[in-house]
Amino acid sequence: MLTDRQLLILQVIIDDFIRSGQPVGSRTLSKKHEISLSSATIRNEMADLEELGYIEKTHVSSGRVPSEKGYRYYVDHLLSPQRLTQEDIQKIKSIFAERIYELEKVVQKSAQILSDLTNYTSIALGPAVKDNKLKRIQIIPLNKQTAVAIIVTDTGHVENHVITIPASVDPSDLEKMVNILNERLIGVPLIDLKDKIYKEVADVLRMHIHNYDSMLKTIADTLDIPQEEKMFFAGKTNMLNQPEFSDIQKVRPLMKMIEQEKDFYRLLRKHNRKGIQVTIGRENQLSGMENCSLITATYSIGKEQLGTIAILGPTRMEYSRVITILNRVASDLSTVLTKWYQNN
Amino acid sequence: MLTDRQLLILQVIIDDFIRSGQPVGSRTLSKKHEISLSSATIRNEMADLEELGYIEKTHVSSGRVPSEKGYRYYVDHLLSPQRLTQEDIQKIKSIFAERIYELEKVVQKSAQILSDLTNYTSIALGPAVKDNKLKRIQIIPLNKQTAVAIIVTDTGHVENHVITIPASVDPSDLEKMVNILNERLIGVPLIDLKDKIYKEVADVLRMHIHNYDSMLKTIADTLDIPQEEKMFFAGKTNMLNQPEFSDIQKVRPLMKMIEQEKDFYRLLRKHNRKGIQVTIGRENQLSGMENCSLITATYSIGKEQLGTIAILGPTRMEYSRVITILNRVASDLSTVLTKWYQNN
DNA sequence: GTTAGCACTCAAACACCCCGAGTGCTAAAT
DNA sequence: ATTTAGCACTCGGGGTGTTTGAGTGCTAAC
Repeated sequence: MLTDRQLLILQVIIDDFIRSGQPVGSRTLSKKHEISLSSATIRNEMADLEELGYIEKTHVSSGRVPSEKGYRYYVDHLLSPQRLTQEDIQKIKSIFAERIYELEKVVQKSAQILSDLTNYTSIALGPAVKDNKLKRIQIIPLNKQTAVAIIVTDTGHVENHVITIPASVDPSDLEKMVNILNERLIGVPLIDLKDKIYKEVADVLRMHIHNYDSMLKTIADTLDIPQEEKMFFAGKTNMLNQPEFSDIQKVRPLMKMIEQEKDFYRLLRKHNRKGIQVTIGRENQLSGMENCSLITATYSIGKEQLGTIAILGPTRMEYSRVITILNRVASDLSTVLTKWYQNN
Repeated sequence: MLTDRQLLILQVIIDDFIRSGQPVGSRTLSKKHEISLSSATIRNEMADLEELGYIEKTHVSSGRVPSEKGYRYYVDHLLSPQRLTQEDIQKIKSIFAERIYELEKVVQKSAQILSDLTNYTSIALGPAVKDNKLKRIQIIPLNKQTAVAIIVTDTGHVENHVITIPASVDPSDLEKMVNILNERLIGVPLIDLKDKIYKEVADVLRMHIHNYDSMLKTIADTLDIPQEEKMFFAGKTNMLNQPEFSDIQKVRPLMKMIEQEKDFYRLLRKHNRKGIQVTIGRENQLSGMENCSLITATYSIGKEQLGTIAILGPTRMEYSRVITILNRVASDLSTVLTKWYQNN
């Protein structure tokens, strides 16, 4: 177990390192007013902390730098609470300022504001479309062979798809079919649509529609909505401003990952616990992210958890501030979205 | 005027520099089999080329490097024609392989393939939605206060918008209004919609609909489609692989620009001449792009020019290859799109 | 238990030198 | 009149050596 003095020293080392990015030496620490010990004493304590694995040296005679274990302890036990400035709060409020009622746009705006506030990269995982419920199917012919199929969900989300219509299908049948689909499928979660069509609607269609089978697959494909939640990034290049990434060799794999996005999708899916979740460096188990930390929070409508907002930064990230901000944004987001969308 | 020999030397210098990225010296040149002159003679010629502004030295005793004027001359007069490999052609064909009938997706895929083929950043400017013609307006109520307004165009493009419905508006009136709008507005280019509503449809609405004025603005706003064409990027981080950008200081402003996208929108709008257009370094008049060149081509449906595809690379770009590829993609794109969309 | 003092280490900055690739110029060769 | 060989010169880059300063660990005294 760490003594109070060791905790104090550990905390001050990490705070200082997060601020300066430079290894922290014993003399620097002894001059801080929170600490009234000689540098020699501090050196002894630091040697112990190093032996316990909380801090490291970059070379034999350098100051100390937090290890991943050190950051982990810091995040779990040593965070000094932060207060947001009036300005910060104002910015967060601005997410909801223009009355954008489109859920995805609000989420996207949140990502934007988060990266503005923190100068890190921010990622927001939108609500899963597959859980939305069908509000309306519409098929609008463009010409003889093609039409646009449109699906509207109860949250106002719209999916659309250009389809080709077999020549054998009669336009009036098409209309009839759309009516049947709407009658039978409204209120069904999108993810269940395909199933339901084959199991319940196919029979009805067969009774009323000529050539129904040539259409069935087209329709079913149309309703095969992308399973993945939309992801919004903001401040993708902010990592380039971090001094630890001033070497282009080190950023390249990371930027590649950020550009491709898919790794982060998996990562965020794993971060689905309610509340703040922090993973540090190699805890992320991704080779480009050894020197990065990811902090996530979830937002919800009522009790139903909708999505995740996240900040990606260097392990030397301002954990306190970021956590405070994420908490605030997530809770405001949940409150507002609940108000807007709760009683459909 | 340049002599043939000077042209040869200029061409070989630029070809070599594009390949190697290293300043080219007289001895290197004299060893090339295209050139059978002593290094001393070449030095004299190079001194002249430098005086004329086509090449530069990086320092007093360095080899020569093409100047912007040199690249300009090279692009305008010295390009050696390239042949695409079977593999390249295959990749280009793959743009149209899955029968995606959505125009925007094809354009996006083109950008993807272009950056794959060249290892540079690629940008595609989609067709302007504002010129599409209205096919159908649909308003689908979500609950008492909100509804989704959907606009479908003749190209199968779908725009949607969540709107709030004033409490004073009757649902049946809403339906009636949508019918009127569809009757009057189908076939109208999106950009003229707003005008037309106020000038021609407003009167009709007043006659048939209660509280029509409280809806009019909502509707008009809905139809106020984003004027800007969609832009698709691919290979945003490819610039990081170019040796001339190995210094992070130099990439940062460029990456910022690429992330924000809007500067490129303006740039591409300017590049709207039919055929290949090349701007080199400071010709782009953007401070992050001193060391970049932009090559663009346009694609069309029939005679109607639709959009632009572009490659962004270092000034030391493989102009020949990129131009050949862009030409090919633009022409294939035009051919296929014309086939698919010509006779609606 | 704490501190002062000392010997020691290492990275970073700097000076220095040398090498090689390049130049321009001049005089001789073609 | 060109072309070329030869030579003196320049400069960047890489290597080496030195100094400086910020750090450490250890020991002995407080």
